[in-house]
Parts: sequence; C-alpha cells; structure tokens
Amino acid sequence: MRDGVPGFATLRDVARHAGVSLATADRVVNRRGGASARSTARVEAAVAALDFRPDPRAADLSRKRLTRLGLVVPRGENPFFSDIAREARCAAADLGGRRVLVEVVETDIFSPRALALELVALGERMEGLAVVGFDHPLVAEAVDALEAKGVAVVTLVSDVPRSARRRYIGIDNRAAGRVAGSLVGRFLGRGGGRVGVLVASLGLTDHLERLAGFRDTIAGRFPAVEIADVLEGRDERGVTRAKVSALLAGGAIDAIYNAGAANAGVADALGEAGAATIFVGHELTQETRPLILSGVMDAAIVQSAGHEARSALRLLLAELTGAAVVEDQERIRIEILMADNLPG
Amino acid sequence: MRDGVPGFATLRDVARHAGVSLATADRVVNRRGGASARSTARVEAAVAALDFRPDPRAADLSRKRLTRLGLVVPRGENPFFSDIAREARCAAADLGGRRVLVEVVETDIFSPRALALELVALGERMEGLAVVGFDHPLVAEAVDALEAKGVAVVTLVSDVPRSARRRYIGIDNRAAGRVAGSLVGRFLGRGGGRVGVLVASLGLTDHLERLAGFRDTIAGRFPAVEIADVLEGRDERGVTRAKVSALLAGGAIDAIYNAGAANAGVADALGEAGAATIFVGHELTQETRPLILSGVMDAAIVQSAGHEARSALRLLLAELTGAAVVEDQERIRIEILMADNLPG
DNA sequence: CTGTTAGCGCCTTCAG
DNA sequence: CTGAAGGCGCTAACAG
Repeated sequence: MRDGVPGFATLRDVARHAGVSLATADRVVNRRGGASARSTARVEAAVAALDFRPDPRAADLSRKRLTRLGLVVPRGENPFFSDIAREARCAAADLGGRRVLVEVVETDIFSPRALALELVALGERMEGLAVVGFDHPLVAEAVDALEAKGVAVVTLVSDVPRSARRRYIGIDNRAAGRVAGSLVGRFLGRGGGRVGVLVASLGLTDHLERLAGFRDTIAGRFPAVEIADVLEGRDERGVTRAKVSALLAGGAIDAIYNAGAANAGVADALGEAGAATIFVGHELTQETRPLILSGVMDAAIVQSAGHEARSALRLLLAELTGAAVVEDQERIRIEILMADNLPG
Repeated sequence: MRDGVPGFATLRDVARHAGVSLATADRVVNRRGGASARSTARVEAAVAALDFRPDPRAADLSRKRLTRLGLVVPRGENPFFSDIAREARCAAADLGGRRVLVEVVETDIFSPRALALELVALGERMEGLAVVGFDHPLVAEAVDALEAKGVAVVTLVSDVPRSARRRYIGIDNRAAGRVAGSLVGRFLGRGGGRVGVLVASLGLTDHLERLAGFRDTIAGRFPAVEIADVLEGRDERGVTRAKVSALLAGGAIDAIYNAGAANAGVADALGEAGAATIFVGHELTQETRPLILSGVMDAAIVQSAGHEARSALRLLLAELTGAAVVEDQERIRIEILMADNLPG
C-alpha cells in the first residue's frame, strides 16, 4: 500500500522502489530469467514491501502471444460430454477474451493407445490441454511427456492418477459413490434389498471410485442391502439395456445404481420389466431430465458441466500465466438432484 | 471477424468502419449520449457488421472512476452471513481488481425501518448495493428510491419481491422447501410421522417460501406425514431451543425441518430430549458441520456463500459497466449435503 | 455534436 | 544483463 489511497502498487512503483527499470522488474516478477542476483533481490524486496500484486487484466491486455488450449473428450453417445464441449466453447469466448483459442477434440477414450497418440499430437500445437482421463500407463506416459516439454495438462472428470498432470478437475468420485450408497440405503428403508451396480468400464478411474465409495457405505451402514452384481455397460444404451435386463431376469432386484452414463439403457430395461425399482444415477442431461421428472430415476448425482468446463480453462490459463486461483470457486461440487430441485 | 485471423474487432475498427472517431464510436457503443442520429446509425451498423464485443479488461483498465459497492447483511449470530461477508471481502480483491471498493455493512434486518434508513444512507456514497432483503413496504420503498436515483440494487439470499431491485441472487427457496419435504418424507418412510417446522420470522421471504414448498410436497406426496406446528425462532439459539423443547414435550415428534438458521438451538433441544428425530436444516457452517458429520442432522440443504458473494459483486459490476453475464455461472444451486458428501 | 490526446498497468521488442 | 519505447483496447479530459 502507498500514497494514493485506493490505489495498489504497480510494477512501475516496484521498479522505482528497487531502483531498476520497468523491464527488469518485470523480468524478476515473472521469473523470465536474465536479471542479476542483486537486481533480483532488490525487486523481490520491493514486491514484499509494497505488497505488489500484478493486475491480471493489464497483463492479459498487453500479452500479444495467443494461447492455444485443447479439450479432449470421449467420442460416443454420452450426452454429458456434449454438454462439456458446448460449455467449453462458450466459456472460451469471455474467459480469455481474445488471445485464447480453444479447440475441442473428440477421441476414442477407451483405447489408451489412441488417446495417448492423440495427446502427443495435440501437444505439438497447444500450450495447455484438459483431458478426460483413462487410467492406463500409456496415457500417463503421454501426459508425462507433454508436461516434460512444457505443455500444461489437467485432467477433467476422470483422473489419470499416476501422471504428472497439474491437477484434477472434477468431483470426489469416492464421495459421490458414498452418497449414492446412502440414498439407495435410505430409499430402500429398513428392509434393505438387492442392488445392481453399473459402470462403463473398470478402467475409468471415476467409475471405479464411485463403486468403491458405494461399497463402503453399503457395507458399513446398510447391512440389509446386498450388492447383487457389478455390470460393465461401456456407456452404451444397447449393451446396458441387455445386461440390466438379464440381471433383472435373474432374480429380484430392488435397486439399481448406475455409476456410468447409460441411464437410458437402464430405464429401457426397467420399463420392460415393469418393476418398481429404486434407480439412482449420475448427471443431468437431456437424457436424464425426463427420467428424473417422471420418477423413473429417484435421484441423480450431478456435476455441473458448465462449471467444469470453465474451471478447466480458467485453471489452464492460470497455470500458463501465473494468475491467481480462487480455490473455493474451482471446487467441483457434488449435487444431489431429485424431481423437486431440478433446475430450469 | 476481420483480417487478422484470431483477432477480434476493436472499437478502433468500428470507428474506422463507420467513418467516425474513436470517441464517437465509444459514445454510441456505451450510450453516453451526444451523438447525432447519423453517427449513431453508422456506428451501430459497424458494430453489427464486425461483430464487435468490447473487451472488458481494457475497459476496466482504463476506467478511472472507482466504483463503490455495498453489501448489507443482517447483524446477529447467523454464521452463514459471516461467511458471506468474508467471501465478499476476498472476492472484492480480484473481481474488480483495483478500482472497486466493497464495504460490508451489518444491520438489524428484522427492523424494516432501520434497514430502509440504512439503505438510503448507503445510497449516498455507493453506486451499487447487494442487500439481504426483508419483505416489507418500507424496504421496498427504499430500494425503489435507490434505483430511482441510479443506484443499482440486487437482493441476496432473501428477496424483496415487490421492489425495483435489478435481480435476486439466491436459491429457489420454494424448491428448497420441496427438497426438504422429499427428504423428510423419504427418511420417515412408509409409516410417516409428525414433523415440526421452524422459521426465523414469517417476514423473511426465503423462509416463507421454503415453508410453502415443504407444505406442497408433504401434502402432495406424503399423506402419512403431518405438520405438527410452525415455530418462529428469530434465528436465535436460545429462543429456538426453548420453542423446540416445548414442542417435543407436547407430543411425539418424528422429524424437524428447520427452514431457518438456528440449527444449534434445534440440536440443543433434540439432545436434551434424547429422541431419535429426523432433522433436516439449511446451510453448511461451522455450526452445522459437526451436526451433519455426527448424524444429528440427517441432511442439510445448502447454498454456497462464496458463490453468492461472488455473484452479487460480479452482477452489480456488470449492471454498472454493462459487462456480459454468463447466466449459467450465476445460477445459485441448491445442494443437498449429507455426511457422505461434506466437502473438505 | 465531434475529434484529439493522454493515459490505465503490463508485456515485448529492440538497442545498449 | 539492462533500459527505453511502443503498444494492447478502452475511457475520459479537453479542445474544437
């Protein structure tokens, strides 16, 4: 703080205070290198003394290089990822304003090799990448290679845990699974029952963790509930429908927890069977909205596609420019939606 | 779009295209008045032709006048409002960067006259005000007077419906009440039971609407549930405790829905009585966190104080500067929290 | 009513 | 290694 009451210290003030030029002050503040130890020390002292915080707006404005960001989402019928892609496109417009170019790339996420190749290729022309991950050594290796050559990588929705990604943006999937467990447990009531669980693939970190959380809660708090089976539906409607139908045919099922995306497939199977089964799933999309409203789905555990897309871009940009991050704003929340609190 | 591939049109381009000066282009774009019909038309045509969008960063940077914003929250023991105040203070730092001064004012919200006077007084030295409302003609009148003299007013958390406020920032309280009704109904199970409801005051729009939503759902979907009584606790721990204790003493109560804030008071009363009562309330605060974790509260319906504070400031600023608004980002969500998805 | 002229705070060549 | 100078896109005096 200084003279002008409501004014902050500017880089110019820092430079003056340190007895160096604007350019030198900039060099040390932004760690561009090429400043003597003496200058560095003096500038750092000035920064501390004046409590200097760079103004991100001015920085943006004057930066001439444009930043290319990529968003890699799975190809397929999953409507949640269409939402993410759409939101990312419109977020791109005002987050970085101009000088930021966002490209959304769809790829076959279930093939680790294809995903890894795509990532490396994208790294050639992007400075930052947000990736819906798949937990596989090839993918982790690609991420590490990108980071090694200076491309900022964040994972979105599904993490690649053993990799050098800067950060994971998405919900705590284990907690989401626990919530699902609680809901199913409480909805079933004292009597308990048999529940079927669905995932897309056991290679997806997010689905696996949901499953683990679900198991924890059921085992720990609802002894009368039994997990009948865990099915892999690849997030495809047809596959899912067939597997759920088979499960229902095989014996009384009182609840379904779909940790994956193919809710329409579950609804198909439940509709055919005509049973009054509790059904808890994930995400609010064109597909699930009517299911929740009509009561076919009793509850949905939801993450906001818009929030995630904006967070991903904001955080990539922050990584690249050193801008400040408001952690509270970036925490992706787990929302529980029922017919009563469906937005819009 | 024009020549330079990834460049947007600037005001300078617009001016050139319209054959006027920068200043004139600025005048019509920002409706500052004092431009001939001819110039206005030409500039507007240019804006459309070039798809010009002003760069908010540049605008901020060059704006010299600093904006004073006020946030009016109720004085009292309500920890949620302390959170809002805290979040507002730190949001102020980076949202407007410098050139924005945010002042948080605590006032006695239960006295419409005092609140109205305070508002009018604040209007003398602020250009924008975010107010936790109280639905009373005096308050509405004060808001109208402020708007009439050009002060932008938004309501936060609790609306002042029949007033000229620009907008209400907060959850859909009717929906929140319905959610509470569903949770209580489902947690009670088939057998149903008797439930006591609490509000701070029937003059608070938000509490009233929660009550209405709660009633809707109980009446419509849970015929076995009976609302035993509606208590006014002024959001004070002692008052609430006493009233709940009296209610519990008066006959079997299977659930409490606290639409207000004094959850500690409810917990006190439940603790004394030692009954296994379902308890659903609102907000995640220092006070409710342990109650949720320990299972005293079965669920909390939550709104994010940080999100609301940031939204309020962002929207006031947008009103004042004409900046664009991302509606999806400003929608305040209703979160359902249970022990399993408590963040942090 | 209109245009010219300085900046806002920072980044970025380009000479020293 | 260092500094001077010229923008980025917009706002706001100030002259016409």
